Amino acid sequence: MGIIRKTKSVRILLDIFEQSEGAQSVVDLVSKVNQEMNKSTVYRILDKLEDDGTLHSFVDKDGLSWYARCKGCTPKKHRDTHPHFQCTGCGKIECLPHEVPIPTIPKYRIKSSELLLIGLCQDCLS
Amino acid sequence: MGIIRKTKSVRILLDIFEQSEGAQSVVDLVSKVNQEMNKSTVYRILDKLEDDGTLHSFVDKDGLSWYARCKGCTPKKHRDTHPHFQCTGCGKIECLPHEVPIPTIPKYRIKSSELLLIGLCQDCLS
DNA sequence: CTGTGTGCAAACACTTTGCAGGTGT
DNA sequence: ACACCTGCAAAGTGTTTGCACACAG
Repeated sequence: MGIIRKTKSVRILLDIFEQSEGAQSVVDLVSKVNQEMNKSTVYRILDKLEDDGTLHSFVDKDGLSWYARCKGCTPKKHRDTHPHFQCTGCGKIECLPHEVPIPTIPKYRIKSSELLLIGLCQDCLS
Repeated sequence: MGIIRKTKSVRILLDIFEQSEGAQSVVDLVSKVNQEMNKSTVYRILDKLEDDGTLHSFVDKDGLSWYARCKGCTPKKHRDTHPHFQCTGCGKIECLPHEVPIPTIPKYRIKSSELLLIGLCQDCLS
């Protein structure tokens, strides 16, 4: 828990999310900021920003971690039910606006869901 | 590609899938059969059985690989659109019977989808 | 016999951790 | 001042690969 200090490293990472629409893979982030901070720092800050409700994380089809800005997430309710789209051409992932209805299962308690759509984006279809 | 030979190792792995309903994590499989075969062999066989259409694979919320028996998958169409349910109590994953409608996105081509539901199963709710 | 399959060890890729020292409030 | 943050190096974990040998068809 604890409050997040607005350190230089935190600001750099938040700026990246501000300046780009899509989700960011941790691997890309680490190499993108490797001049400015250590990879451990990246992992630790992302973790805190997720606790904080500023970001949400998910795993792609290859098992890699991604983060994106939350639109309406709070520390109590992290995950939207919006799907993510991963392009097999360029590899990017986008948060989609759709709200996905979560199936109910008798006698089970569903807490969250992750819907990953895989295919080709508009650019890669050309 | 190529034909899968019915070796002893292949039979052992297929038996495990036959004798249990749920999905199997690769990590569990590796340790379950570590007397009978090497972990590389496990990875290689699972990979072929997926090409073959016998199994389908997916990634869980922690980025770990899981495999399950396909019911109606072929080498051309691997992935059903059925969701998987992961229990945060006992960790098991089940294939759910529901067919999930895949959202369409204008100008995008969706090839497959993965819906992971996370929560507590009946046993872990008690 | 020939093409596959397998064991082993090493390499790989991503992530986490411990600790000493630095920084924000 | 004190709690928190960071860099570094090392270890942890899951997965892949190269190669020599073994086996199935």
